[in-house]
Order: sequence, then C-alpha cells, then structure tokens
Amino acid sequence: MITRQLNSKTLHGISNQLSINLRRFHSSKHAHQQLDNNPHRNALPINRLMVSAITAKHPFEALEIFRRHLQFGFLNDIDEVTLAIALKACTGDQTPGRQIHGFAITSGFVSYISVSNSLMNMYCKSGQFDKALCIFNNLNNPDIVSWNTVLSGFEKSDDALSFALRMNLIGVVFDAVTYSTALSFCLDHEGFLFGLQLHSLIVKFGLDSEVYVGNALITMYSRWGRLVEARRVFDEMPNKDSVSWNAILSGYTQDGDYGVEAILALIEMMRKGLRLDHVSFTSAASACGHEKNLELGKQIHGVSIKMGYGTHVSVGNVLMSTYSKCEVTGDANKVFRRMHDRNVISWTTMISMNREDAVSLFKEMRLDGVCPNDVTFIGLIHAISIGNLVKEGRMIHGLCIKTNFLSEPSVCNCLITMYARFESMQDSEKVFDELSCREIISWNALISGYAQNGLSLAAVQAFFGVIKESKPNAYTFGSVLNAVGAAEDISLKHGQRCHSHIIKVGLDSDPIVGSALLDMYGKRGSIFESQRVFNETQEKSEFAWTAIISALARHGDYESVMNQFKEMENKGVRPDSITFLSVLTVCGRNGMIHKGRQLFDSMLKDYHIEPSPDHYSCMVDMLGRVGRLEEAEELVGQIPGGPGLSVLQSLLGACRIHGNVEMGERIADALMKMEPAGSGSYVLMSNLYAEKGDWEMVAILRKGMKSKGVRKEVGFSWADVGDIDGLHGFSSGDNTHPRSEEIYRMAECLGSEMKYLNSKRERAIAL
DNA sequence: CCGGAACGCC
Repeated sequence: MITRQLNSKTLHGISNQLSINLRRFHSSKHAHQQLDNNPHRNALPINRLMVSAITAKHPFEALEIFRRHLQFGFLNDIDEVTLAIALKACTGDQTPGRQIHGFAITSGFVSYISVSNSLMNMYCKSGQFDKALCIFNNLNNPDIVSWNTVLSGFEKSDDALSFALRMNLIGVVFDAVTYSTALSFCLDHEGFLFGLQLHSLIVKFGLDSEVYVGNALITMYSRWGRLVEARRVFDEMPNKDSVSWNAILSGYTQDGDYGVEAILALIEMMRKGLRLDHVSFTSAASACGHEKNLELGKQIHGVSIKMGYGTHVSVGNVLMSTYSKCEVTGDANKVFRRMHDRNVISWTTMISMNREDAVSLFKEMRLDGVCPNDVTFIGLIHAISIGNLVKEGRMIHGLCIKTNFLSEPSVCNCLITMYARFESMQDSEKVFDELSCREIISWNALISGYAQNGLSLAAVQAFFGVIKESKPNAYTFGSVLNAVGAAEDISLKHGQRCHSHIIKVGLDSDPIVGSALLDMYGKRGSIFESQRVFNETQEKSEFAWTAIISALARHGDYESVMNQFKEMENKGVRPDSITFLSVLTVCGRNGMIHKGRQLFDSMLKDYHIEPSPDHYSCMVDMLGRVGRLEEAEELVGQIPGGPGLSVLQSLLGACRIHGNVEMGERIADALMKMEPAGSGSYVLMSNLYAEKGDWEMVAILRKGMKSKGVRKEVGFSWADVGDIDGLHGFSSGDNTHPRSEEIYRMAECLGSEMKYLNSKRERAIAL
C-alpha cells in the first residue's frame, strides 16, 4: 500500500490546477449531483471539490460534501486524502472532527500515517492537544510530519522547546518545517539562546535557503528588537516571497524607531512590483499609526482601496486604530461602518476609541453575535472607569465572573484600576487578593490605586510586597514615588529606599523613573536631591524637564526656574501646560508681573497651548498679590467656562490682603453660592471685616456660619524629624507636644526672619 | 510549518 502524504503544497497544487473560484464552485454543485449517480467513481473528483470549497473559504461546504458521501454510503469515493482534506476543513468546531476520527477508526483509514497526522493537526487546532498527543504516542512509526505537528501544538514555549530538544536527542532529523516551527517558539526573550542555537544549526545543515525558515528567522529577530539581524537574514535570502517582505515590514512596524524604514520597505515593495496583500497593508498602516503620520496613512488607505483591500477586516481594523491615533475618530468610525465583516478586534477597537459610547457599542457587538475576549473587556472596563460609570462597572465585573474572564489576570488588573478610580479600594483589594497569578502589572495597578486615593502608606507597603514577590518595573516606581511625593505623612526615608532600589535594579537611567524620582524629591522639598537626579539623567525627557522646573518653582527659586526654562527651549524641548503653570507660579511668588503676563500671553500665541483654569488662577493670584485687583477680576471674567472655586478663593484672599471690602463682598457672595458649606470664604470675609474694624459684619457672618452649619476646618500638618517613624502631626494652636514652647519660639524666629527677607526682596524689586 | 490588526500598570 502506498502512503500518499498530503501537505499544503499538494493542496495548493490541486486547487491551482483546477483554479476554481467560488462561482465555479457553486455551478459545480450540479456536477456533484451527477457524481453521486455515477457508478464508476474514484476519490479524485470529490477531493478536488472539497479542496476548491476550502480554497474558496467555505470549509463547511467541503464538510457537507464529505458528510453526504458517508450518508449515501459511497465509500469507494473516499480515500485517505479525502479524510485528510475533510479534517483540514474542521476549523474550530470539534464535533465533525471527532466524527471523522470515529469513521477513520471503523474504516481502517487510521492506519495511514497521513490520516493520523491530519487527526493530530485537527486536535491541535481545536485546542485538544491531549488527544493529539495520545494519537502520537500510539504511532508505531511517526514521520517528520507527525513530530512537527505535535511540536506545533504546544501552548507554552518552554514545553515546545524541550520537546524539540528531545526530538534532537533521539535522532529525529529536523526539516525546514521543524525549524520554522521551533523558531516560532523563540519569539520572546526567554527563547533567545535556543533561537540562536537553532539559527546556527540551520546554517550548518544548509536549510537557510528555505524560504519558510528564513521568514521565521526574520520574525524572530524582529520580535527580539534586533532589526539589523532580521534585515541581514532578509538580504541573504536567495528566494524571498511576499511573506518575507511582510515579515521584515512588520519588524520595522513593531519597533518605534523604524517607522520610516517600514514605510520605505513598503515603497520598495511597490517599486519592485511585488504583490501587496492584506498583511502588507495591515503592517504598513500600523506603521503610520505608530508614527502618527496621518497623511501617509491616508495614502496607504487609498492604495489599499485601489487594490481591493480597503474593506478587508484586518486592514480595516488597523486603519481604524491609525485614524484614532491621529485623532480623527470620525474617519475611524467611517472605516468601521463601511467594513463588510467585523470581528472581535474591530469591535474592541471601536469600544476602546469611543469611550463615551463603549457600553452601548458593547451591547451592539453582542447583538451582532460577536463574542468578546479578554482585550474587549480590558478596553470596556477602562472606558467605564474613565467615565466613572460605577453601576456599569459592577455589572461588567459580574459578567466577567459569569463568563469566566476573571481567570484572565489582565482583566483583573483592569478591574483593580477601575475600583481605584471609583474610590473603593476595598473592592480593588478583593480583586487583587483573588488573583490566580499576580503579575507585576497587578501590583502596579494596586499601588497606583493607593497613591491616587491618598493611601500613601498602603502604597509603600505594597511596594515592599512587590520586592519580596516579584521584580518591580518602571511603572511600579512611578506609582510608589508618586505616593511618597504626594503625602506629607510618609517619611522621606521611604522615598530614599525606593531610590536605592531603583539603582539596584538598574532603572536609574529610565526616563519615566528619573522624572518621577526628581518630582518626588521636589515635592518633598529636597531641591538639591532633585537637581542632582536631574543632572545625572542622561536622556532628559520632556517629563524630566517639566518635573525639575516644577520642583524649582515649588522651591520659589525664580532665577533657576527661568534659567532652566531657557535651557529647555534651547535644547528644543517644548514646554507644556504644566511647565507654564510652574513658570507662572514662580513669577507670581516673586512679583514678576510683567514677565508673567508676557509668558501667559505667549502661551496661546507662540506655543498654541490653551490656558487652563489653573493658569488663570495663577495669573489672578499673581495680580492679586500686588494689589492689581481690578485687572485680576477682569481676567476672572475671561476664564472659559466660568471661574472655579480656587480662582475666586485666591482673589478673595487678595481682597483681604489689600483691604478691598467692596470686591471682597462680591467675590465672597459668588463663592458662598458655589460652595455653601465651605468655611474658607466666611473666614476670609470675617478677617477682612475685622481688619477694617467692622465688627458688626463679623458678628453677622459668624451667626450665618452657625445657622448654616458651616464649621471651620482645622488645618493639620506633619514634620519629618528624620527617623522613619519620626513623623509628628500638629494642628494650629496645638501645644500638646512636650517641647511645644521651644517649637513656638523657633517658629516665631523663623517668621520674623522671613518677614525681614521678604521686605529686603521687595526693596530689591522696587529698585 | 512562516507574515498582520484591538487592551491594561507611568
């Protein structure tokens, strides 16, 4: 008995030979009926029919042909190739596959190695690797295809690679398929050494001229971020196919630094007259997305339409994301509405980019019969947390439990962040505690949740939990430093311990960590430490510049802020709205009205940054300090969307300092309407009246406060005395400390010294 | 047996 092996090449050959397209396939249905009535048959016609059905992307039709043959008992129409083809048509759904397996056993076809291999392949593809392995273990003489099939079926790279090792040890000779399959398990960094070994073996046995092997090598090197090696393999390949080109193209796409190369590769492909397919367009458009190059993205969209791929599902998906990244969501939505087929990725993209409609889009998706996956839930939950939709959030949490998506750590991480945004850290903790596998991202989500909710100590404690259990990354440090920076009730020592860990794990050159670190020192008043971290930062990101300027501004050092600002501009780093906030603040604190005004005006004019309410607040404060109250009030009127609390409070404070009762009353009135329970405006107004000697009004205000139930809040602060637990809390008028007498005396001394320095500075400014 | 697309922790 001759064993005929079936592989994709023979399939391809048959389909090419027939060159049957969908239309011909349907017209040949009649031929199929005639075939049934013909007593002299062989397997070739049915095999051809089934192959053409699969080629026309109608595997179900192929299965139907097969099923009907079995039903009518035309068994002499079926050979081992028929079975292999039928098994290839079993995509996803396991039921027909199992039926064919049963038939293969009763009919004896199972003794063909090609049939066994196809069965194994079917089980691998439908997620039943165990069954495939079972068949494999019962094979007397597995051929290389059997080995390769099992190898391709492993889920975890580690298992696959140890299997390949075993193959090698027992003397299985690798072929091109073995190598390309094995290489596909070396894509992450753990596969690095194995991948290199495989490459040298490939060269040793002369298989590097095989196009599949070369393509797999290109992909592997690209995923490692070694584009130079990828390109070398590509250049040395004797035969390149469109997959090779697409592989190098996608390599360039995945690495942010090679966006231009990606686009150049595409142009080269077109110039060489290579056929661009849907994958080429997918990669190329993706490169435009990464580069945020809208113009080129539009051109690629145009070319893809011309070549008939404009509505292809993956091309459409990536075009949507490209347009969304280029902030033209309207165009992105248009692409979606025009697509013929929408898969889970299309819907997920829509949900992620239209956050305000995420919930209704999710419903629409389910009505469309598309099943959500983990990424869908991540996008949806993120949208829900941004929108602060507490009710919907809990509902989706329930849905995740019901659909078993809570077993996905990535979905849980999102839920942790969501509950943190909803200010219910208990729920975050609950999700975290029930996590099957705590990734570093889970820890990061928890820590940043604590930080955002002002639970700085919990954040620090969780950070020490990370150190015990896994390896912190840049995000971890970003969050914990944020917590230490934001809280006065956390000892700076914790911040310093973080700093030492950063150096230990070698993240001190990370731009995000660096700026978080100097920001933390800046917020905690350690300006010298801030400056040192900044100076030691090799690659100064825009975040680092922003952070150092705000640190210096918080310190009130006008000269340094201005110098740093100038230097930043000289280095070609664009200031952002936060930078301006710092610069304006420092101008205000130092009475540099003219400079401040000039910078404020230049924000929109020269930098195209729309001043936010915070910037206006800063200007009002600046003008108010020096008593230019009318100008300040005029500016308040210009705030888009009306003035907020803080602006008015600042202006009222200025009215008090400069004794402007008339304006003060106006402002206080507006404030009390905005915030009836707030004590601030009452206190400021009563101080203002008191300073003017209007005790009658003071009494009226006090009474008003009492009747409305407004209470003056007691201010608290902390002093860090050095040792970790040496934080001392105190409030105004507090004399519970054993050395409070000394403390007050020192405070008085410092106060008078400050007054002296201030008057000296004011004289200097006047000069 | 090789190539592509969506998401989350600063």
